[in-house]
Amino acid sequence: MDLGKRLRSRGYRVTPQREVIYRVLQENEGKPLSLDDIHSLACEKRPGLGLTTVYRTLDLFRELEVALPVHLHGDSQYYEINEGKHHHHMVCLSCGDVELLEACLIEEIEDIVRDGSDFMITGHCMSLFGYCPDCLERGRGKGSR
Amino acid sequence: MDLGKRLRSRGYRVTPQREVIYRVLQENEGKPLSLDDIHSLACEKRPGLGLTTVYRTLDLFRELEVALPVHLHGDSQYYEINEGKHHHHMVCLSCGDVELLEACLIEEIEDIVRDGSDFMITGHCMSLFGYCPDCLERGRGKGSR
DNA sequence: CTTATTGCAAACCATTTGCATCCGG
DNA sequence: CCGGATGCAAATGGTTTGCAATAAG
Repeated sequence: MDLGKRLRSRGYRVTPQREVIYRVLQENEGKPLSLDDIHSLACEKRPGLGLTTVYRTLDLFRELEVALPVHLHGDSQYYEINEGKHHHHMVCLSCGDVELLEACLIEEIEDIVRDGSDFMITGHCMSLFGYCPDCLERGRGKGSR
Repeated sequence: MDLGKRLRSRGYRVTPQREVIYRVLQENEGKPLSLDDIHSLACEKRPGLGLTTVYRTLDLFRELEVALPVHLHGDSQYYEINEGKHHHHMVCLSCGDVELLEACLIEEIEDIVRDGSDFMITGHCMSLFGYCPDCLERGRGKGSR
Protein backbone atom coordinates (compact mmCIF):
# COMPACT_ATOMS: atom_id res chain seq x y z
CA MET A 1 0.00 0.00 0.00
CA ASP A 2 2.96 2.34 -0.37
CA LEU A 3 2.81 4.94 -3.10
CA GLY A 4 6.31 4.31 -4.41
CA LYS A 5 5.59 0.65 -5.07
CA ARG A 6 2.31 1.37 -6.72
CA LEU A 7 3.91 3.88 -9.05
CA ARG A 8 7.06 1.92 -9.91
CA SER A 9 5.24 -1.33 -10.49
CA ARG A 10 3.39 0.38 -13.32
CA GLY A 11 6.43 2.13 -14.73
CA TYR A 12 5.71 5.54 -13.28
CA ARG A 13 8.26 7.60 -11.42
CA VAL A 14 8.19 8.65 -7.82
CA THR A 15 8.48 12.42 -7.65
CA PRO A 16 8.23 14.83 -4.74
CA GLN A 17 5.14 16.39 -6.33
CA ARG A 18 3.33 13.08 -6.38
CA GLU A 19 4.35 12.34 -2.82
CA VAL A 20 3.14 15.72 -1.63
CA ILE A 21 -0.21 15.36 -3.36
CA TYR A 22 -0.60 11.88 -1.94
CA ARG A 23 0.14 13.18 1.53
CA VAL A 24 -2.48 15.90 1.14
CA LEU A 25 -5.07 13.28 0.24
CA GLN A 26 -4.03 11.09 3.14
CA GLU A 27 -4.22 13.91 5.64
CA ASN A 28 -7.74 14.69 4.46
CA GLU A 29 -9.14 11.21 4.46
CA GLY A 30 -12.91 11.43 4.46
CA LYS A 31 -12.97 15.00 3.21
CA PRO A 32 -13.46 15.28 -0.54
CA LEU A 33 -11.11 17.91 -1.96
CA SER A 34 -11.47 19.94 -5.12
CA LEU A 35 -8.51 20.30 -7.43
CA ASP A 36 -7.99 23.81 -6.13
CA ASP A 37 -8.10 22.58 -2.56
CA ILE A 38 -5.47 20.01 -3.38
CA HIS A 39 -3.38 22.60 -5.17
CA SER A 40 -3.42 25.06 -2.28
CA LEU A 41 -2.68 22.41 0.29
CA ALA A 42 0.09 20.93 -1.81
CA CYS A 43 1.61 24.36 -2.35
CA GLU A 44 1.89 24.85 1.38
CA LYS A 45 4.20 21.86 1.48
CA ARG A 46 5.92 22.55 -1.80
CA PRO A 47 5.62 26.12 -3.03
CA GLY A 48 5.54 26.46 -6.78
CA LEU A 49 3.88 23.14 -7.45
CA GLY A 50 1.93 23.72 -10.64
CA LEU A 51 -1.80 23.38 -11.00
CA THR A 52 -1.21 21.42 -14.18
CA THR A 53 0.70 18.87 -12.17
CA VAL A 54 -2.24 18.51 -9.82
CA TYR A 55 -4.53 17.78 -12.74
CA ARG A 56 -2.14 15.27 -14.23
CA THR A 57 -1.39 13.62 -10.92
CA LEU A 58 -5.03 13.13 -10.10
CA ASP A 59 -5.68 11.59 -13.48
CA LEU A 60 -2.84 9.22 -12.70
CA PHE A 61 -4.03 8.51 -9.18
CA ARG A 62 -7.47 7.78 -10.49
CA GLU A 63 -6.05 5.37 -13.04
CA LEU A 64 -4.04 3.62 -10.33
CA GLU A 65 -7.06 3.76 -8.05
CA VAL A 66 -4.98 5.62 -5.51
CA ALA A 67 -7.69 8.28 -5.46
CA LEU A 68 -11.38 8.16 -6.21
CA PRO A 69 -13.44 10.86 -7.89
CA VAL A 70 -16.35 12.01 -5.76
CA HIS A 71 -19.56 13.28 -7.27
CA LEU A 72 -21.16 15.93 -5.11
CA HIS A 73 -23.74 18.50 -6.05
CA GLY A 74 -22.45 21.16 -8.34
CA ASP A 75 -19.95 21.23 -11.07
CA SER A 76 -16.45 20.83 -9.73
CA GLN A 77 -14.70 17.53 -9.42
CA TYR A 78 -13.68 16.30 -5.99
CA TYR A 79 -11.28 13.57 -5.03
CA GLU A 80 -10.47 11.56 -1.98
CA ILE A 81 -7.91 8.94 -1.14
CA ASN A 82 -8.94 5.36 -1.78
CA GLU A 83 -8.48 3.49 1.46
CA GLY A 84 -10.57 0.60 0.27
CA LYS A 85 -13.40 1.50 2.60
CA HIS A 86 -16.48 1.95 0.47
CA HIS A 87 -18.74 4.74 1.66
CA HIS A 88 -21.05 7.53 0.58
CA HIS A 89 -21.49 11.17 1.48
CA MET A 90 -24.03 13.43 3.05
CA VAL A 91 -23.65 17.01 1.92
CA CYS A 92 -25.01 19.94 3.89
CA LEU A 93 -26.87 22.28 1.56
CA SER A 94 -26.25 25.17 3.90
CA CYS A 95 -22.58 25.01 4.84
CA GLY A 96 -21.32 22.49 2.31
CA ASP A 97 -19.91 20.24 4.97
CA VAL A 98 -19.54 16.60 4.03
CA GLU A 99 -20.23 13.78 6.42
CA LEU A 100 -19.37 10.17 5.70
CA LEU A 101 -21.97 7.46 5.53
CA GLU A 102 -20.52 4.01 5.81
CA ALA A 103 -23.79 2.23 5.21
CA CYS A 104 -24.54 1.16 1.68
CA LEU A 105 -27.54 -0.64 0.33
CA ILE A 106 -26.05 -1.62 -2.97
CA GLU A 107 -26.68 -5.30 -2.42
CA GLU A 108 -30.36 -4.73 -1.85
CA ILE A 109 -30.46 -2.55 -4.93
CA GLU A 110 -28.69 -5.16 -6.99
CA ASP A 111 -31.26 -7.71 -5.90
CA ILE A 112 -34.01 -5.43 -7.11
CA VAL A 113 -32.27 -4.85 -10.41
CA ARG A 114 -31.65 -8.55 -10.93
CA ASP A 115 -35.36 -9.19 -10.58
CA GLY A 116 -36.39 -6.48 -12.97
CA SER A 117 -33.76 -6.27 -15.67
CA ASP A 118 -30.79 -8.02 -17.23
CA PHE A 119 -28.51 -5.12 -16.56
CA MET A 120 -25.25 -6.17 -14.90
CA ILE A 121 -24.36 -3.69 -12.19
CA THR A 122 -20.65 -3.14 -11.61
CA GLY A 123 -20.62 0.13 -9.72
CA HIS A 124 -22.72 2.91 -8.36
CA CYS A 125 -22.61 6.31 -6.80
CA MET A 126 -24.87 7.91 -4.28
CA SER A 127 -24.95 11.13 -2.34
CA LEU A 128 -27.41 12.43 0.18
CA PHE A 129 -28.30 16.09 0.56
CA GLY A 130 -29.75 17.84 3.53
CA TYR A 131 -28.72 19.83 6.56
CA CYS A 132 -26.05 19.05 9.09
CA PRO A 133 -26.79 19.15 12.83
CA ASP A 134 -24.91 22.45 13.25
CA CYS A 135 -26.91 24.25 10.60
CA LEU A 136 -30.19 22.84 11.86
CA GLU A 137 -29.38 24.14 15.30
CA ARG A 138 -28.56 27.57 13.94
CA GLY A 139 -31.92 27.62 12.21
CA ARG A 140 -30.39 27.35 8.77
CA GLY A 141 -32.32 24.21 8.12
CA LYS A 142 -34.77 25.31 5.52
CA GLY A 143 -35.12 28.68 3.85
CA SER A 144 -31.42 29.10 3.14
CA ARG A 145 -30.25 28.47 -0.34
CA MET B 1 -49.50 20.81 -15.47
CA ASP B 2 -49.40 22.92 -18.59
CA LEU B 3 -46.27 24.85 -19.36
CA GLY B 4 -48.00 28.13 -20.12
CA LYS B 5 -49.65 28.24 -16.71
CA ARG B 6 -46.49 27.36 -14.92
CA LEU B 7 -44.60 30.12 -16.67
CA ARG B 8 -47.21 32.85 -16.42
CA SER B 9 -48.01 32.19 -12.81
CA ARG B 10 -44.44 33.11 -12.00
CA GLY B 11 -44.33 36.10 -14.29
CA TYR B 12 -42.40 34.48 -17.12
CA ARG B 13 -43.46 34.70 -20.74
CA VAL B 14 -44.52 31.88 -22.95
CA THR B 15 -42.30 31.85 -26.03
CA PRO B 16 -42.06 29.43 -28.92
CA GLN B 17 -38.50 28.61 -27.89
CA ARG B 18 -39.61 27.55 -24.44
CA GLU B 19 -42.44 25.50 -25.88
CA VAL B 20 -40.16 23.75 -28.32
CA ILE B 21 -37.63 22.89 -25.64
CA TYR B 22 -40.38 21.64 -23.39
CA ARG B 23 -41.70 19.46 -26.19
CA VAL B 24 -38.23 18.00 -26.75
CA LEU B 25 -38.02 17.05 -23.09
CA GLN B 26 -41.50 15.57 -23.15
CA GLU B 27 -40.81 13.49 -26.23
CA ASN B 28 -37.72 12.09 -24.56
CA GLU B 29 -39.18 11.24 -21.21
CA GLY B 30 -36.91 8.79 -19.48
CA LYS B 31 -33.92 9.63 -21.63
CA PRO B 32 -31.58 12.15 -20.04
CA LEU B 33 -30.48 14.70 -22.63
CA SER B 34 -27.36 16.82 -22.67
CA LEU B 35 -27.64 20.49 -23.49
CA ASP B 36 -26.31 19.79 -26.94
CA ASP B 37 -28.84 17.02 -27.44
CA ILE B 38 -31.60 19.41 -26.49
CA HIS B 39 -30.20 22.07 -28.75
CA SER B 40 -30.01 19.81 -31.81
CA LEU B 41 -33.46 18.39 -31.24
CA ALA B 42 -34.94 21.81 -30.65
CA CYS B 43 -33.28 23.15 -33.80
CA GLU B 44 -34.99 20.47 -35.85
CA LYS B 45 -38.30 21.95 -34.79
CA ARG B 46 -37.20 25.55 -34.84
CA PRO B 47 -34.06 26.20 -36.86
CA GLY B 48 -31.92 29.01 -35.53
CA LEU B 49 -32.82 28.50 -31.90
CA GLY B 50 -29.73 29.62 -30.05
CA LEU B 51 -27.65 27.50 -27.73
CA THR B 52 -27.68 30.35 -25.24
CA THR B 53 -31.44 30.11 -25.11
CA VAL B 54 -31.18 26.42 -24.32
CA TYR B 55 -28.88 27.16 -21.39
CA ARG B 56 -31.14 29.89 -20.09
CA THR B 57 -34.31 27.91 -20.59
CA LEU B 58 -32.98 24.93 -18.72
CA ASP B 59 -31.90 27.09 -15.82
CA LEU B 60 -35.44 28.41 -15.79
CA PHE B 61 -37.01 24.96 -16.10
CA ARG B 62 -34.85 23.75 -13.27
CA GLU B 63 -35.95 26.64 -11.12
CA LEU B 64 -39.59 25.92 -11.92
CA GLU B 65 -38.93 22.22 -11.45
CA VAL B 66 -40.21 21.62 -14.95
CA ALA B 67 -36.95 19.78 -15.63
CA LEU B 68 -34.55 17.95 -13.35
CA PRO B 69 -30.78 17.83 -13.67
CA VAL B 70 -29.46 14.30 -13.95
CA HIS B 71 -26.03 13.35 -12.68
CA LEU B 72 -24.48 10.64 -14.77
CA HIS B 73 -20.89 9.63 -15.03
CA GLY B 74 -18.73 12.14 -16.80
CA ASP B 75 -18.70 15.85 -17.00
CA SER B 76 -21.66 17.11 -18.98
CA GLN B 77 -24.95 18.07 -17.47
CA TYR B 78 -28.05 16.13 -18.45
CA TYR B 79 -31.68 17.02 -18.00
CA GLU B 80 -34.97 15.26 -18.14
CA ILE B 81 -38.54 16.34 -17.79
CA ASN B 82 -39.99 16.22 -14.30
CA GLU B 83 -43.08 14.08 -14.45
CA GLY B 84 -43.16 13.70 -10.71
CA LYS B 85 -42.14 10.06 -10.91
CA HIS B 86 -39.03 9.67 -8.82
CA HIS B 87 -36.52 7.26 -10.29
CA HIS B 88 -32.86 6.51 -10.79
CA HIS B 89 -30.69 5.48 -13.72
CA MET B 90 -28.55 2.59 -14.80
CA VAL B 91 -25.89 3.65 -17.25
CA CYS B 92 -24.20 1.20 -19.61
CA LEU B 93 -20.46 1.74 -19.50
CA SER B 94 -20.11 0.30 -22.96
CA CYS B 95 -22.78 1.98 -25.09
CA GLY B 96 -23.86 4.77 -22.77
CA ASP B 97 -27.46 3.69 -22.85
CA VAL B 98 -29.55 4.71 -19.87
CA GLU B 99 -32.20 2.50 -18.35
CA LEU B 100 -34.67 3.66 -15.75
CA LEU B 101 -34.86 2.16 -12.31
CA GLU B 102 -38.06 2.95 -10.53
CA ALA B 103 -37.04 1.33 -7.29
CA CYS B 104 -35.54 3.55 -4.66
CA LEU B 105 -34.33 2.67 -1.21
CA ILE B 106 -34.17 6.16 0.15
CA GLU B 107 -36.47 5.39 3.03
CA GLU B 108 -34.28 2.56 4.20
CA ILE B 109 -31.25 4.79 3.86
CA GLU B 110 -32.92 7.56 5.81
CA ASP B 111 -33.65 5.09 8.59
CA ILE B 112 -30.00 4.18 8.73
CA VAL B 113 -28.96 7.82 8.77
CA ARG B 114 -31.42 8.68 11.50
CA ASP B 115 -29.90 6.01 13.69
CA GLY B 116 -26.36 7.11 13.13
CA SER B 117 -26.37 10.86 12.77
CA ASP B 118 -28.41 14.00 13.26
CA PHE B 119 -28.20 14.92 9.62
CA MET B 120 -31.57 15.80 8.11
CA ILE B 121 -31.84 14.27 4.66
CA THR B 122 -33.89 16.23 2.13
CA GLY B 123 -32.72 14.77 -1.15
CA HIS B 124 -30.39 12.32 -2.77
CA CYS B 125 -29.02 11.13 -6.05
CA MET B 126 -27.97 7.70 -7.15
CA SER B 127 -26.80 6.15 -10.38
CA LEU B 128 -25.83 2.61 -11.15
CA PHE B 129 -23.13 1.68 -13.64
CA GLY B 130 -22.66 -1.57 -15.47
CA TYR B 131 -23.50 -3.22 -18.75
CA CYS B 132 -26.80 -3.40 -20.53
CA PRO B 133 -28.18 -6.73 -21.79
CA ASP B 134 -27.30 -5.91 -25.41
CA CYS B 135 -23.68 -5.19 -24.68
CA LEU B 136 -23.36 -8.24 -22.47
CA GLU B 137 -24.69 -10.38 -25.28
CA ARG B 138 -22.24 -8.88 -27.74
CA GLY B 139 -19.41 -9.75 -25.39
CA ARG B 140 -18.76 -6.14 -24.52
CA GLY B 141 -19.39 -6.87 -20.90
CA LYS B 142 -15.97 -6.50 -19.42
CA GLY B 143 -12.76 -5.54 -21.15
CA SER B 144 -14.27 -2.62 -23.01
CA ARG B 145 -13.66 0.80 -21.60
C1' DC C 1 -46.18 50.32 -25.48
C1' DT C 2 -43.11 48.10 -21.99
C1' DT C 3 -39.98 45.07 -20.79
C1' DA C 4 -38.78 40.12 -20.86
C1' DT C 5 -36.58 37.27 -24.14
C1' DT C 6 -33.64 36.08 -27.84
C1' DG C 7 -29.39 35.47 -30.59
C1' DC C 8 -25.10 36.95 -31.62
C1' DA C 9 -20.44 37.97 -30.37
C1' DA C 10 -17.33 38.64 -26.85
C1' DA C 11 -15.84 37.46 -22.29
C1' DC C 12 -14.86 33.92 -18.94
C1' DC C 13 -12.68 30.32 -16.80
C1' DA C 14 -11.64 25.60 -15.79
C1' DT C 15 -9.06 22.17 -18.03
C1' DT C 16 -5.83 20.54 -21.57
C1' DT C 17 -1.90 20.80 -24.61
C1' DG C 18 2.81 22.09 -26.51
C1' DC C 19 7.23 22.52 -25.37
C1' DA C 20 11.68 23.48 -23.25
C1' DT C 21 13.70 22.20 -19.00
C1' DC C 22 14.49 19.24 -15.26
C1' DC C 23 15.42 15.13 -12.77
C1' DG C 24 14.40 10.09 -11.34
C1' DG C 25 16.26 5.78 -12.12
C1' DC D 1 22.37 9.73 -19.99
C1' DC D 2 17.32 8.85 -21.49
C1' DG D 3 12.67 9.39 -21.28
C1' DG D 4 9.18 10.53 -18.05
C1' DA D 5 7.61 14.51 -15.32
C1' DT D 6 7.14 19.38 -14.45
C1' DG D 7 5.75 24.23 -15.04
C1' DC D 8 4.83 27.81 -17.83
C1' DA D 9 2.25 29.89 -21.47
C1' DA D 10 -0.92 29.28 -25.02
C1' DA D 11 -4.89 26.83 -26.81
C1' DT D 12 -9.33 24.82 -26.08
C1' DG D 13 -14.12 24.40 -25.31
C1' DG D 14 -18.17 24.64 -22.58
C1' DT D 15 -20.79 28.17 -20.25
C1' DT D 16 -21.95 32.96 -19.19
C1' DT D 17 -22.50 37.83 -20.10
C1' DG D 18 -23.38 42.34 -22.69
C1' DC D 19 -26.21 44.32 -25.77
C1' DA D 20 -29.17 45.62 -29.59
C1' DA D 21 -33.12 43.79 -31.85
C1' DT D 22 -37.44 41.29 -31.25
C1' DA D 23 -41.81 39.96 -29.62
C1' DA D 24 -45.07 38.64 -25.57
C1' DG D 25 -48.73 40.52 -22.94
